Amino acid sequence: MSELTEFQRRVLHVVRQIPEGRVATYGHIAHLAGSPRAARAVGSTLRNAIGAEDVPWHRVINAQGGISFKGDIARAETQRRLLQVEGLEFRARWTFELEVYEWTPEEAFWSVDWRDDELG
DNA sequence: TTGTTGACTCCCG
DNA sequence: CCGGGAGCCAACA
Repeated sequence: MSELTEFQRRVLHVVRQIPEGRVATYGHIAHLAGSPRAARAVGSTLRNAIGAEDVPWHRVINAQGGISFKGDIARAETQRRLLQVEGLEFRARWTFELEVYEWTPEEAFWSVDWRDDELG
């Protein structure tokens, strides 16, 4: 059994709330976990979380709207496949329209998409 | 225990 | 638009 830090527990808690077919950036997760500058640590936390069934690690991507990987292309391929299965359409091999799929917990407070009416 | 590295991001030149 | 550096928190040697 491994010990998790407060930060890591918060990260996993937030990630578990990302809905299917939606994504959130490392930076956003870090922010929600209480350490806005710790985007990097979010990555290492998720790395250790691969395999944990209740943690949708693949729904966390970089600020440019793409899949991050250094060397481990196998993991990246898996992540891309999982996202595609959830309905996400890529515009390039590793990138997609972040504005279309990005999720923010704030929206959970709204049962409908109010933005269309708002802008008229 | 200390130093380095990493699924990152933001800020400057 | 691109490259460098700082900031953050863990993992690892």
